[in-house]
Parts: sequence; C-alpha cells; structure tokens
Amino acid sequence: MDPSTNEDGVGLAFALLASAARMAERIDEGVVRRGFTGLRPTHGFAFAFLAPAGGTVTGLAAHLGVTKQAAAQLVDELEAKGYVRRGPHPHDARARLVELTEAGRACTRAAEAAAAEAAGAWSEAIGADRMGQLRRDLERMAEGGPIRPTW
Amino acid sequence: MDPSTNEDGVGLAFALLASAARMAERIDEGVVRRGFTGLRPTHGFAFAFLAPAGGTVTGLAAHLGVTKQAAAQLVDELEAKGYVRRGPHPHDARARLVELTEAGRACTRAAEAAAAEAAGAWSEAIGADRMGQLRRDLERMAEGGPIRPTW
DNA sequence: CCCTTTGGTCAAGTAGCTTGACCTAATGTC
DNA sequence: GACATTAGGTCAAGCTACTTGACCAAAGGG
Repeated sequence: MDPSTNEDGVGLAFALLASAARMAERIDEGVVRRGFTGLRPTHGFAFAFLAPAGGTVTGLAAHLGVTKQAAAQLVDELEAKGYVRRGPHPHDARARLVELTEAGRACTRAAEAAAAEAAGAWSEAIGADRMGQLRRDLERMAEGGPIRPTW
Repeated sequence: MDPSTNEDGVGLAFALLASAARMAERIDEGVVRRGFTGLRPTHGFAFAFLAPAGGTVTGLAAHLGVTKQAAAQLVDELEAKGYVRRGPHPHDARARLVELTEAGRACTRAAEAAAAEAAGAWSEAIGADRMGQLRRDLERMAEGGPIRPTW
C-alpha cells in the first residue's frame, strides 16, 4: 500500500475528529453562555430529535444509538429540569409521547444560535463560498447510523 | 438573526459531528478487522501521540484533555496488553518515558490503514480532488485544544 | 539553599452508560 | 376471538472510564 495515501487518510481522519471536537466544545460553550447549564452534547441530539413533533423513548434510543434505559434516564433528567414533558401517546397506550416544553424550545434555539455562531466563525476563516461545499461533502459521509458518537 | 443562516450553521454542525462519528466507527471497525480488539478510539489518539518519540503520562493527559490519573490508567491498560512500555526518562528522574512496543507500532499501522481505507471510500463518494481541500478546511478548524472529544 | 513547580501515584467517588428481568399493550396468526 | 409474539417502558444492579483530593519525590528558580 502506498504510504503517502495512507498519510493523507490519516490526516483527514484526524482533522475531521479534531474539528468535530472543537465544534462540540464551541456549541456547548455557546449554550452555556446563553444561560443553559448542566447540558451535554447528547442532550442537544435529543432536542433535535424531539423538536419537530416529539417522540418516544424507544425512538430516541435508536436515534442516539443507546439502550432504551439510557434514553429513559436522559428523558428523566430533561423532564426534571423542565425541558421536556411526558404525555400520553395518541395512537399507542403503551407508549408515552415525549415533547419539548417552551423551555426546551428556547434551549433548542440557543443551541442553534450557538451552532450558527461557531459555523460563522469558521466561515470567516475558510471563506463562505466553501462552507456550502463543505457541508454537502460532510453530509455525504454522515449518512446512516445513529447520530451520537461512540467514543 | 436570520433564520436561514441559523439553519445553515446547524446543518453544517450536525453533518460534521455525524460524519466524525461515522469516521470513528469505521476506523474502529477496521482496526478490529485487522486483529486488534479491546481498543477504543481514545487509545488511537494515545498511539498517535506516543508514536514519534514516546512521551510522558502528563504530556499524554494534556494531549487527550483528561486528568493525568486518567492518562496513567490508560497507559496501565496499554502496558498490560503489551502495546506500550514504561522506561526511565533520559532527562528527568521523576518522569517515566512511555514508548510503543513493536505490537504498539503494528497496531498504529493498522489504525492508519483503517483510516486510509475509510478516507478512500469517502474519496470515491465525493471525488479525490475535493478531499485535499476538505482536509485543509478541516485542519483550519481543528487548530488548538486537545484532540479527544468531550462528548 | 529553601520554596515552588512539576511528574507521578494511591484512594475514593461518580456519571453515564450497560445487561437482565419483568410488566403491559399492540399486533399478528389461526 | 383466543393465543403467541413483538414492542414500549420501567425497575434493579453492575460496570467502566472518567473525576476530585491528598500525597510523595525530583526539578528548578530566587
């Protein structure tokens, strides 16, 4: 195998992982700065999943790539902090529908603003024109599988 | 704030985090396929740090963004599995120099090959010409801070 | 020479997951 | 419509990769 090709792959992989780490840090920091403390990136992924129309604990578990017990525990925590509410499920008496409260939506907006801020700073560094391309390239790679990283 | 700009930022952030998660999974899977089991991505970052000329536990801790106790524990584990060796430090009697063994170097090569493989698959999807640009863009963003993600 | 800093270890605690057992409601299958 | 299987959720216990805190010994600066 060609060593130089190897090195390119390694460089890309490291850059990708490290830049994702920076992004997560910046979003987290931005969310804290907007007044929402005690939340981890996993919560953000949960918010994003629940935002459109709510969802079940099991659905959330699949989306995050964790067990349903872990997802339930995460929902307990968010419920205790007032970000989500558990209600009856309209079509399934076993299930409970987890929905964002107004506080949850406010927090989601804060996370979006923080993400936009971080992306904006990046855009300044590499140029706005490349950001669209970058996003499309990354989206190609992101397809399939749960959102939450395994590390 | 312009909502569409917000959405762009969110899209980029999600694509970045999700694609990094895919990358980590693929590398991990490739390393396992090459016969090295029981290793997590954090170990890979440790290997990369130690590969050039070894290093101290404290240095590793700073590189990974964890406490030195956590780094020491990680080194214990790698030592028990035969991937690293602790020796005396040439210039500092307090410190111990942690170096890769031959098994450790073999594992590092496997991880590099796995990363190259994953990057190669990606390169096929988006085109080889864009990969270089992508890498440079990501590297700009990755600057500063420890390598290991916080999530 | 101290005095502070730095590399490392020991001990204990914790957060965020896991596996396993179980209950109840929905969904076939006949 | 009875029955078996599947699926959503909870309770309980355990584990692992971290953490904080206290401490020791060597290095290094004034």
